[in-house]
Amino acid sequence: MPALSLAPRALYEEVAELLRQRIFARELEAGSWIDELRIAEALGISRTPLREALKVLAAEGLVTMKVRRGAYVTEVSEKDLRDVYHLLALLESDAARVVAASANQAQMEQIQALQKELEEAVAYRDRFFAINEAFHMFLLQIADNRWRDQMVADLRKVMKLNRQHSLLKEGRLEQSLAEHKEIVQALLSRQPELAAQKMSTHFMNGLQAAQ
Amino acid sequence: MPALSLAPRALYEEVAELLRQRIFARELEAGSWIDELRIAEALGISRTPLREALKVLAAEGLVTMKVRRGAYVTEVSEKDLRDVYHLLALLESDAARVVAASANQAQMEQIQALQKELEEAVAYRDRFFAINEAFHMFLLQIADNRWRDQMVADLRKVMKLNRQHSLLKEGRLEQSLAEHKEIVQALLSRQPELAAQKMSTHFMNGLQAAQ
DNA sequence: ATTCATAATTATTGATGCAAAATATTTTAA
DNA sequence: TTAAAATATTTTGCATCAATAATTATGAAT
Repeated sequence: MPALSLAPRALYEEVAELLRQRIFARELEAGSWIDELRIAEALGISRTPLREALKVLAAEGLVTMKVRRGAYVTEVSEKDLRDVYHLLALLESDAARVVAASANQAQMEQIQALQKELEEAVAYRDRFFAINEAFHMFLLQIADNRWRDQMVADLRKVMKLNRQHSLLKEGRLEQSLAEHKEIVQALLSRQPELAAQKMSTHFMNGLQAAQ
Repeated sequence: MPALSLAPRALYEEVAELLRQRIFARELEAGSWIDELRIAEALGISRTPLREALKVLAAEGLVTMKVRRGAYVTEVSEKDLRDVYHLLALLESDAARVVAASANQAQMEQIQALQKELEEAVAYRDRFFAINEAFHMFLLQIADNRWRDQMVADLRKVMKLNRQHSLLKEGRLEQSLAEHKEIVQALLSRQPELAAQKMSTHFMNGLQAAQ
């Protein structure tokens, strides 16, 4: 009995994604032990793909493996959160620098379009979330460095582990939008250093709101 | 029959380390398919820990998993190499910035001691390799960001995938030593931006020598 | 009553087996 | 002779089974 839809992805990937969701949703609490047997039974799968999924999540930093003691949901301390934001600021501001210097006209127009969409979504939190993510991902895509993409993706997952996500704070959405506007301006006017600086500030403010 | 020494580490970690060595040693060629059955048999282990090890290596970027087609040794293109060096420059120069600003006196003296060791090891390539690595790792340790440590470690593994390691080039060892001297000077005189810039240059020159 | 040792239970880790999917090979038809 | 289809082989991916290690509980001794 296939408890999960048989997608083109392998089962362990499917399971990894499901566990991510559960971790982000706090159904699996930070620091808590992950009961392989119980979860495998609940999902109607064997422990083999589950274990492979846990190895993937461990590499992403979402869970921590302890020898002969199984997997635990990673606890993110205040310092961890600062460190992660610091790195995101570093990597994404560098990406912004590259984009300001090298994006073509069509890409610049796409950036502008995304910015407009973001402005219109400011009243709908979930939609704002999605477009915000799309904006950052699009910049990374233009900057074209698959190793950075992977690192940023992993760091963003850890960032999401934090209970109070910055965009949930009162007024942060509007502030974030204003910062995006400045970033986009710097990008469109092709000022690499300014774009990098604005992006860095964007993350530092996000950190402030998150803790 | 345990074909491998039973270390405190789990078998899959042991296997992952062994595969890393084989990949770095070109015994497993870039782009080639990794034969699970053959390797498991050769090591005298089952496929289960081997498959878990491959998942770990995939997360590190050393191997690439293709659905229903198994694991392949990652091919590192010229662009990949540039991208990886770019990120290492970014991350380690940031670490240098932090160190210049925040290292204590004892740590500064340790840096100086490592620099002296490096100078004395310039005639012995392998020893130079080791101390060079120790120097960079020590800076990261002082900068104290475990997420960056993980990322740098992974990137360095990918860097090692490249056939012509920069330090193997004629004269690069001496040039590297000179650059280290400048980095250390900037660190000891507590000039964060200069230290970051010198570190960045160090990696850019390393890239030049590597390709 | 408390502590140490031993036994029992529980959970992780590794091995084996089986089914599905993909690739390679062979055969047949045009 | 070549191309397409069918078959056979190889290999991945998942499940089940066995063994090892660790923790907890129980009992005895001081």
